[in-house]
Amino acid sequence: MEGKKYHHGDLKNALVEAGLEILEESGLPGLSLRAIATRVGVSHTAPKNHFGSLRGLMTAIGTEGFRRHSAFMREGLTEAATRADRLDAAMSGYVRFAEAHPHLFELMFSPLYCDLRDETLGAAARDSYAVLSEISEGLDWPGAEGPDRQRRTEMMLWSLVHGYAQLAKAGQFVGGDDGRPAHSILSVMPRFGYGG
Amino acid sequence: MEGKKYHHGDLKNALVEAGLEILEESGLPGLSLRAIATRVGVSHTAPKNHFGSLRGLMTAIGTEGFRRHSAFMREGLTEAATRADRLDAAMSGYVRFAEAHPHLFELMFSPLYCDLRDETLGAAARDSYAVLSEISEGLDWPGAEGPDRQRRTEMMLWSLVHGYAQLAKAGQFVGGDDGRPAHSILSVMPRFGYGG
DNA sequence: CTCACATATTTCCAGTGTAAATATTTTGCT
DNA sequence: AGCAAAATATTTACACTGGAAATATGTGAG
Repeated sequence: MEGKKYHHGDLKNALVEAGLEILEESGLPGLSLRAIATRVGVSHTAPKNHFGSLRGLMTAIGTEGFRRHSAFMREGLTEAATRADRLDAAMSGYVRFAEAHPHLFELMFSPLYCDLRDETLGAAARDSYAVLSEISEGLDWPGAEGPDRQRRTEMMLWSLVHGYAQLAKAGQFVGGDDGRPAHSILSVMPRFGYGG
Repeated sequence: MEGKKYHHGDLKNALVEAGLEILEESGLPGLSLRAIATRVGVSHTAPKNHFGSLRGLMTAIGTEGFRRHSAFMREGLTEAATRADRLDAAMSGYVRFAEAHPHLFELMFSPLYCDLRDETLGAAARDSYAVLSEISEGLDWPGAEGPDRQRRTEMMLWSLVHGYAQLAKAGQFVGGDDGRPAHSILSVMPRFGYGG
């Protein structure tokens, strides 16, 4: 089914890859149907057969984004000794991804570009969320007690790290003369412990 | 200088207001130079004299957005008795604004639409940040000790509330069958105290 | 009254996404 | 094998976008 003997062969994947490249080079404004198609060498209406619309193609790009995002989060996870180290590694990975691929990060979380209810994208996003969920287990923080503790812990960590990534990307945390934030996510994240 | 006796009279303000209306009705994709101009009753190139480009007009819209944003944050502030109540009020206001005006909120924080280095916008944004800054003073949280404590406390609270608002807006926190989040910002915000 | 200037319009252009009709290739069936 | 059907890609056309340039109109100072 995923053959390689059509006109182009593997247009579907080629379009996603071309889109990712353009995103790195020119950002979201450069990510046009015509630019993507031209890069692959097909007409600008060719993507319609595979993705329906630009939004569909962007959703596929976002899906690949979530896969890489989850890879970033898991990166330092294996060599982390303690649970606290694992937490730090996952959170750092989250931010590192946003800093390394700001435009892709923007695309992934914006309903303007991505269909967040898409099943394939949802699966990739849940895989990313799974890391955050595992990290959240048993975390102690003032206010944690109460209904839906696990879910609220996930929401707390996710909000914190996502907000940091978003604001850092928007340049709201710039410190010195270089464009980088004055403080890392780790120095802004409360040091909670794991109990029970 | 801000007279009312030209062709239109007060085009500059009229354009911003029309833009805000369109934003509420049709969201960011509907916010085109031509749509705004048509609503006011002028040609689509008229805004150029006042704002230079669509980006300039959007920056002005974002500036007005920050003014309203800061008003939301200050809303419940006067009737708050304790410092903890003031913190809750400000954070709730932040999120209420994002929920009430999601498209404007998106525009305000995205470099794609707003020139965040604009001086007027910067002033309005700083006024909003001032509330957060005041709320942050003396807040105790594990990890607060160290260099730049005040700034890091602001970053911590801002990241948390901004991330919550962003993710809630993207529908990542939906709980039941209605589209609303399952938990409020207050039930997700660690209960720190004020010491020293 | 006239000149200078600010303001707004008209016209034009290079882009954009998408729909419809057409062309081409691959696949399935007999 | 051959032929029909389906998948894939192109061509063409259209309504829309923001912006540049030239033109028109109104305002205010001398």
